[in-house]
Amino acid sequence: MGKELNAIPDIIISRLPVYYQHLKNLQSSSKEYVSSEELADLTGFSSSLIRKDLSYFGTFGRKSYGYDIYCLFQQINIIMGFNYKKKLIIIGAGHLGQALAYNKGYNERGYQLISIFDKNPKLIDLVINDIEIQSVSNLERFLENNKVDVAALTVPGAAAQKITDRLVAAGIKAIWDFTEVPLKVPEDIFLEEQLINEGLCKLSLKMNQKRLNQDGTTEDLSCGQK
Amino acid sequence: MGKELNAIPDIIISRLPVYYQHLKNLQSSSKEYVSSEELADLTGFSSSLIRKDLSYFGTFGRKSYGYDIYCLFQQINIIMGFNYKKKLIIIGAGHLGQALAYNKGYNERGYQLISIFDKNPKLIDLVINDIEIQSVSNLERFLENNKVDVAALTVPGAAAQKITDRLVAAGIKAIWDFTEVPLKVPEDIFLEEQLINEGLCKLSLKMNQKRLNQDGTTEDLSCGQK
DNA sequence: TTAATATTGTTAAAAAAATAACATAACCTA
DNA sequence: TAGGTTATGTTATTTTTTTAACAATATTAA
Ligand SMILES: NC(=O)c1ccc[n+]([C@@H]2O[C@H](COP(=O)([O-])OP(=O)(O)OC[C@H]3O[C@@H](n4cnc5c(N)ncnc54)[C@H](O)[C@@H]3O)[C@@H](O)[C@H]2O)c1
Ligand SMILES: NC(=O)c1ccc[n+]([C@@H]2O[C@H](COP(=O)([O-])OP(=O)(O)OC[C@H]3O[C@@H](n4cnc5c(N)ncnc54)[C@H](O)[C@@H]3O)[C@@H](O)[C@H]2O)c1
Repeated sequence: MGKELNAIPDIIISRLPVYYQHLKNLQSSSKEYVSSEELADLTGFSSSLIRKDLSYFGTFGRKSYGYDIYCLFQQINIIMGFNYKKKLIIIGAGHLGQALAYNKGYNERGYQLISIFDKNPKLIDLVINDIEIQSVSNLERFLENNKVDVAALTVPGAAAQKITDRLVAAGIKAIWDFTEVPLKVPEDIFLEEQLINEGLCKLSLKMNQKRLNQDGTTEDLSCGQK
Repeated sequence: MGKELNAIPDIIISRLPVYYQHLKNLQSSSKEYVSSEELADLTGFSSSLIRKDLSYFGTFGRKSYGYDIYCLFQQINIIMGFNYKKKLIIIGAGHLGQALAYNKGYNERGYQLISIFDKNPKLIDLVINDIEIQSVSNLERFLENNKVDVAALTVPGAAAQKITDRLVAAGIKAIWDFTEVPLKVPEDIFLEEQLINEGLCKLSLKMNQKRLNQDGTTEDLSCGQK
């Protein structure tokens, strides 16, 4: 696809949801302004880094006050495109798919969940959080009649690539993938792998590191080959 | 807490789950070896970076063949501590908590889910995927009698800090947090925020960037202040 | 057995990211 | 209005990360 000229560095993108979350929380405090130093305490990033990140997008702060919380929150919303309305569907109404149907995070980010699809006849026509589950055989027809921006994929791994191919053929441009299989998509499709178990991996690694440091031992990392 | 001497750089840690996932998938292929070039195709990281990452831990490759898939997978398992057994509980048996009870990713990473807690009387004693939901009032007693390594937090945001304080007081050292509120924990507690909606944020931002690039317009990023 | 090929592990160079430093400006107090 | 304080935005510096290059070595084919 090739990076766009004014592409925001990935490393900054990865911090934006963190700023978003804390600014959202600060809304409900009585404070009106927040300094880069306070944001540093909250986020764990250095105040210098925070000022640098924000200055990438513009000049939002006020000398000797800090940043207007409401105002900065609005800016971050605009930068992330949350002010644009986007339609979402979920494919796979199993345990995770159903949980996502109750996710409260859509509206504030500009998303609207408009349908859920499954292939299990027992689930079809079931209503989950006001959304009716429909047969995945309707998928193509539905996509023809409805402008859908993002499809969340919560089918079993074995079905993931086939569904993906159908979604792409039907014109979907962005996929939010929860299956733990690597998907192949054309270059112009946005694919976000949502690795739910990533936190568990990191916790295991950190606990392991701590154990190794306490024991003072080193793992035997050899595998029989010279 | 302070970094340990032989702390693995965060940037490498963040790529380990990706290597893990692809090597796991490669297990079920007929191939025995994989080259850094092939891994680059799969992961999107450069082959040079992959060789560098792996060489941080040891010498696993075989010249002119590449890496023994099974063997490298085992190494990554050891590095991530998946060979150590860990016990997991879930607090909050709502939509997300119940979905996590069906997560198939625990065993392969060395985790065993041993209990689920909720405060809703209607849920207590319900059996989800062979695990009985118990009252959160039993939490302290349970933790006294069972060595629990990680607690997954899937209660509403408003309850999150209180439950966290109870968990910490009861001796839990690692928390896998799904609530979208910033938690305060002592420095020696490992806290992993699992931002489920992160993918949605990134997709929104990317679609927004694409739109801006196509329009050629720039957002008005000002907020009334000079 | 020799030459051609493949692919690692490592070193050197380049690029990106983070930190530190500070000039500047706004605010506050007296 | 002067002097002290606060906190930004930006520049300079340092550190980290990535890429590129390649020597070393195992494998394969001739
Ligand atoms: N449950 C979790 O906590 C969890 C965690 C991490 C990853 N995941 C991944 O998310 C996916 C779903 O997990 P789950 O626990 O909800 O599984 P699940 O089995 O409960 O749900 C899968 C659903 O997909 C439906 N389905 C199957 N094939 C389909 C098709 N071709 N078209 C439409 N629907 C189809 C099934 O009928 C079922 O309802 C899996 O890939 C899993 O690896 C789940
Ligand atoms: N559902 C999603 O897709 C999703 C996505 C992102 C984040 N989250 C977050 O995960 C959390 C749970 O979401 P959910 O959709 O499962 O909500 P939910 O309301 O379905 O479940 C919450 C559960 O926690 C229980 N609970 C409340 N207070 C408790 C306490 N003090 N002790 C023990 N249990 C308690 C409730 O009885 C309920 O069963 C929320 O913080 C939410 O923001 C959910």
